Amino acid sequence: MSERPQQKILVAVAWPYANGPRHLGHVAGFGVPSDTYARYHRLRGNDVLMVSGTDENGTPIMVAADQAGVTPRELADRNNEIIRDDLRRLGLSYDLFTRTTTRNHHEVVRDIFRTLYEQGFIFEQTTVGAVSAATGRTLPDRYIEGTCPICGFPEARGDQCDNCGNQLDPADLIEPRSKIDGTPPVFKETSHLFLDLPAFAEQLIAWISAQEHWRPNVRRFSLELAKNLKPRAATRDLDWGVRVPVSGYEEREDKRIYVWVDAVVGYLSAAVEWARNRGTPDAWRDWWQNPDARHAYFMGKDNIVFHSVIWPAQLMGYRDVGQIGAGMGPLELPDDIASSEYLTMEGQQLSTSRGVVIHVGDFLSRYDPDPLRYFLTAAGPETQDADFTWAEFVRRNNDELVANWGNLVNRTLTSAHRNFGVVPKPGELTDADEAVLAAVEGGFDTVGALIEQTRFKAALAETMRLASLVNQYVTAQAPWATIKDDRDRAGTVLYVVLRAIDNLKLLFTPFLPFSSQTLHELLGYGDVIAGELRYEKIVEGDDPPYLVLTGDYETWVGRWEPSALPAGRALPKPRPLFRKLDPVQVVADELERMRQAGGA
RNA sequence: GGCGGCGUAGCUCAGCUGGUUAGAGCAGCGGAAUCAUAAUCCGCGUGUCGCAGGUUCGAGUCCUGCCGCCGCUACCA
Repeated sequence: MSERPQQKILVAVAWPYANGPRHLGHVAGFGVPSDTYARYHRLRGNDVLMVSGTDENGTPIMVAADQAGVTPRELADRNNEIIRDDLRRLGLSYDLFTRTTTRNHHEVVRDIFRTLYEQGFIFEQTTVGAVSAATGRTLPDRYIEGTCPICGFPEARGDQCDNCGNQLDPADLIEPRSKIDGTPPVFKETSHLFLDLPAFAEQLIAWISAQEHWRPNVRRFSLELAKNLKPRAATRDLDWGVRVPVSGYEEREDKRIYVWVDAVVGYLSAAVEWARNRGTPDAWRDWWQNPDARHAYFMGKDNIVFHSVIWPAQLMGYRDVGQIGAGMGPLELPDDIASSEYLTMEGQQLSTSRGVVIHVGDFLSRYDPDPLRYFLTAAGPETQDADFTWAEFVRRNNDELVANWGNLVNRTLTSAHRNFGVVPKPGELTDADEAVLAAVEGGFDTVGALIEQTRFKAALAETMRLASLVNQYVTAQAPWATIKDDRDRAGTVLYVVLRAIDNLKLLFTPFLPFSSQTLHELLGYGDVIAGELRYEKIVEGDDPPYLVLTGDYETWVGRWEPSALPAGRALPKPRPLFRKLDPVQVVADELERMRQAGGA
């Protein structure tokens, strides 16, 4: 492994929308991959800043709040807590997981918006909008249904017909009605501020074209989008969200910044908040105004447009002109856009309303986080849609995680503990001993390179292959047989295997942090390589305090380099890293659970 | 409609810029071993690489058409 200078890495993770709890598809898409990436880079010695939070503005939050009979703020509070706790239990090691209702976020969004306006990238335009006759509230296009004027489909949405796929204008629908209360909407003139995306087209096309390391589908798709840009409304008629910092809009209760503008700004505002929370208010600039920093974004495929086109356009337009930019260098554009595909469930599209869904919290109330992380990495939607089935989850857990890696650890630790009680002192190493150690240590280069390329599935498979190699070595050396007449040789073999396991523990840490920490302790270490995450209470002026998710990563001691396990150290009593699951029982129980929830 | 993807062993999938007898894991069959959560190890695969053409000395890998499935189309990740 070659020495490399420390690098600033921004791990920007998609912001889960706070209109309800998140399900396995969400954490498969942005959560597990981003955390694997962040944990690897921390082990590697790089300076990682991993940020995200709940996205709490926008109409869907208001609609959900109305349905629940609470205020948007109450709904956001409730879901922020649920989502935050799910992510904590999954071990997603954010430096800061915050929310978009903070004063800081609003200020940063307003700075970006105001600057884009002053630079001439935002202009006013009058449009026709739908208003609910019943509530007087503005109805977004997709909350209006009616008969499609093109194909006659009776349940076309205002923005698009699901039957013929044509883009529609809600005013063209035959017999339009509100999806929320069924009443016919009234169409009224309203003025909005638009982001002039075409102004960035040339710059975007040149920039995207140069990103040859992007996954081909992301690059092709983004280029296509950049070639067909239209101005996009950046304000909405509603009273929940960030106030518009433009005179004529500022003082109005019914105008707010459109949620798509504010959500992506979260990557920046969260970095600013993180720096302020730790008492170094300018520290965020080391990532955001540093051309040598690397910015990696993680999201589901439906979010590509916001990360490869819209957010870069905002950054290009802002440069460093506004208040927080302070003339200290342009804000950095994304380097990597790691978008995942979709997870399906027992062969069906995930659907909360139809009960085809597993919420993260429910899953973690019955199963451990590492087996889920293992499954989502080994069999998740990294480059194509993937299906989650309970049978396959149990099989991967039992036949791969437990049988290969878990068993290697268990057979080694029990044998070493029973026969020696300590890490045995090795004699001279044979060629086979040296070879197996060299093979495993080679993983620091091969697995590391794959993770850096965001090829997590291949990286995990390579790590499992190395574990399998060690199993072969153990069987070939048969220390349980040699110990009968050559205790020293058996001790040497066990020492070699313990070292190999100590190496594998590190290779597995980005993927399986919980069991890696357990193994760390079972190998006699007293410190932490992957510890607990924690909450921190943030107080901002007179605003209500709120909790953010963070962790003390600087106290973690793991390093992405070969083990130096000391011989003679006492070994504690071993215990298994993973649980076997009963394939018949688990599958039957879980499918029954889905059936009761309304899933087919 | 536009853009894109997928269709490779029973199952889940690798196969980058075309090149030795097309691979892995799981399942199955046979054997070894018995330290280990009956976990491990060894051996065993005659697959029309969806179909039909084409380019090429040579195609799973490029081009065209067709069949089947799916996604995105500007935020339900």
